[in-house]
Amino acid sequence: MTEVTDRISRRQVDKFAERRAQLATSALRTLSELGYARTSLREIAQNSEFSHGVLHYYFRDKVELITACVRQYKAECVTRYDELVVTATTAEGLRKDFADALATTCREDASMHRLWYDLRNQALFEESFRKDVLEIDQTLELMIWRVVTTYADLADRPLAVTPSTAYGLLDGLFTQALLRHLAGVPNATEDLAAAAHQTLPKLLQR
Amino acid sequence: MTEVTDRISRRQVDKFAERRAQLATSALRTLSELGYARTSLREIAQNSEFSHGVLHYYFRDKVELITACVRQYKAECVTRYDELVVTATTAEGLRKDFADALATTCREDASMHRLWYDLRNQALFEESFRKDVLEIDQTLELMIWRVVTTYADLADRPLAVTPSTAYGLLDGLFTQALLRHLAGVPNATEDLAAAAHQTLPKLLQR
DNA sequence: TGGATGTTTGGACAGTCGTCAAGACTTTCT
DNA sequence: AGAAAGTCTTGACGACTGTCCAAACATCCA
Repeated sequence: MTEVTDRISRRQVDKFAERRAQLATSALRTLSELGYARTSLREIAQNSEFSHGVLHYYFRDKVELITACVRQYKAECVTRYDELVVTATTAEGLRKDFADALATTCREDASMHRLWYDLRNQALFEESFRKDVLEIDQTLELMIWRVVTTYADLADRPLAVTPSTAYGLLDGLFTQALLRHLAGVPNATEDLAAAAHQTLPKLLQR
Repeated sequence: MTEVTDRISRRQVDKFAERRAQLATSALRTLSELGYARTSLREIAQNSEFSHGVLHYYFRDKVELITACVRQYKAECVTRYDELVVTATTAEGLRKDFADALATTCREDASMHRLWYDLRNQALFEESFRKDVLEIDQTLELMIWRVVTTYADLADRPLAVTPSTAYGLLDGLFTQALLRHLAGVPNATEDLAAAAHQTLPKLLQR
C-alpha cells in the first residue's frame, strides 16, 4: 500500500519537477533576451506554451522561479570545460584550447552569460538571491581551478595564485569581452582568446 | 541686448544644469541602494526634496535621467587613483598603496560600485545605455593604465599586457571581492588587497 | 506694480506588474 | 463508469509604473 502510493506520488513529483524544469527553461530563454529588470511573469508565460497563471501553480512567487532558473543554469554550465581537461595532453595544447573555448563561449552563449552576470548583480542588491549565486560562483571557481591545476601539472610548474584569484582574473577578462562583443566591437572574442592565452602562464610560478 | 539675454539665458541654463545635477545625485543615491530594476522615478523623487513631476521637467524620460546619472558618476570616479600615481616614488610603495586603495574603495564605496556594475550590465541588454557605458569603461581602463604604467616605470621593467587586459584582470578581482564583501564573507576586501598586490608584478615582463 | 517667464506641485491617465481564486479540463484510481 | 486528484485557463484585484498636464507658485524684468 505504502509502496503504491509512494510510487504514485514519486511519479507525480517527477512530473511536477519536469514541468518546473520546462518552465524554468522557458524563463531562462526570456530572461536572457530581456534581462532581469525587463522580464515579467506574463512575458515568460507568453514565451512558453502555457498561460501566466500556471507559473503560480509551479512556483510560489517570482523569486522562487528566478531561483529555479539560476539553479538550472548552473547545472548546464559548470562542466563546460571539463572535456578540455580530461583530453588535454600538453600544457600548450590545453592553454590554446581553453583560450579558444572561452572565446567560442563568449561568442555563441553571449545571451546566457549576460543573464548570469545580471543575476549575479541582482545578488548585490537582493539578499534572497545571494545564497544560490554564491554557490554557483563557487562551482564556477572550481571549474576554472580544474583547468588551471591541470595546466600547471602538464607544465610541471607550481601555481602562484589561489583558486579565487585565478577565477577572478579570468572572469574579468570574460566580462569585458562579453560587453565589447555585444556592443559590436570587432575582434572582441579574438582578443579574449589572446588575453586568456597570455594570462594562463602568469598564474604559474616562475 | 543680446549680451544681456545671453547672460540671462546662460544663467538660466546654469541653474537648469545645476538642478539636473542635483536631481541626478539624488537618483544616484537611490539607485545605489535599490539597483536599477527596483528603482522608480517616484522613489527617486521621494529621496530628493522635490515631487515626482519635476523629474520630467528636467529630463525627457527615464533613460535620459539614468544616462545623466551615469555621466555624473563617471566624473567623480575616474580620478580615484590619480593621487596615488603622482605621489608614488617606488614600485613597491605604489604596489602596496594601490592594492590597499582598491580594498578601501571596495569597502567604503560598495553601494556605488554595485550600481556601476548594474548599469554596465544593463548595457548588455539595452542598446541605449551602451555608448555611455563603453565611454566610462574606456576611461576606467585608462585610469588603471596610468597606475600600471607608472608601476612599470618605477620598477624599470616593461609591461607584458595590453591596457584592456590589465583593466579586465583587475576589474575581475574587484567584482569578485565586491560580491563577497556585500555577502558578508569575512576578509573579502583584505583578500582583494592581497590578490591585487600579487597580480601587479605579473603584468610585467620577467 | 504688473505681466511674463520659469519652476514646482499633485493629480490623472493608461498600462503593466505580481498574485490569487473560481472554474474548466485532464488524468488517475477504484 | 464515476469519483477524486491533479493541471491549466481565465479574469480579476490592488498596487505600482512612466508619462503628461493644468494649475499654483516663484522669480524676473519693464
